[in-house]
Amino acid sequence: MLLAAWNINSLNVRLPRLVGWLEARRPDVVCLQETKIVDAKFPAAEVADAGYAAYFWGQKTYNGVAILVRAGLEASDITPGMPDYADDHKRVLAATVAGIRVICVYVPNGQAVDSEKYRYKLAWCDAAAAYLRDQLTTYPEVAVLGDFNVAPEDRDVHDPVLWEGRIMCSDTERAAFRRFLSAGLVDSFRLFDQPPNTFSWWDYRQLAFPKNRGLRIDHILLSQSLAARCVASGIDRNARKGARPSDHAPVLAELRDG
DNA sequence: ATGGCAATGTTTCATTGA
Repeated sequence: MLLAAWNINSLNVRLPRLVGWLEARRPDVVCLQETKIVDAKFPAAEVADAGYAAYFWGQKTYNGVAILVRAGLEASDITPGMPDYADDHKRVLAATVAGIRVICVYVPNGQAVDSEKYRYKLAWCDAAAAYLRDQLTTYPEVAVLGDFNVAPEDRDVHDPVLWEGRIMCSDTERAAFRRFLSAGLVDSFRLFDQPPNTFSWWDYRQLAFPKNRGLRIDHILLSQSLAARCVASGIDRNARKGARPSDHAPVLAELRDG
């Protein structure tokens, strides 16, 4: 089973790129963030033509999440949002697929350390940690996929000195990320040796992508049960190339049959 | 030290992202 997460930064703009990628890679489950599209306008027919059922929870302009499930797989128990956290932003969507509780997350950006949006990010992460702990007690197999807006360690940052203490790299955000792990999750990317300087996001400006000045902020976290089944993980840098890319590349994790 | 790019709707700028 191939799992993927991709911050698509406008599904409307990126639909042709997404469809081409789905047809090339044939992942089983794809979690999308920043779809920026209301449910009534979600391109479900185009996604179905590519061979995927779509479950989505969107809004205009900002945020919006979706889970795509390859035809032939069943999805059930679709759950938008976090039950105990009221949020105007559509950032969480869960579904059960092939016995796996798949949770698509779009963690707030936080804008700048100590800003109002930063405080919202930290409060949101507290709620998410509680939600994930609850999901891990309810479901034996949990995968949390998405844009976490946190680079967990200095090796996930192209220039750790430049980024030290800044948004996505601050100690407080990294501690919040570690609380997701201590809830009972494993960063699938680090289950294997990886090439140095592997990132999932690059700024659109200043030739950041060709210079590989990026951060690894998109992650696939697996419960212990699923980590034991994980045989490969990585980031599809090629999907960031070409005209009108998302600023994020898809992250992937492959599980053997359980 | 700052902005630099891209998407969106409030559209020919302001806001947000990361």
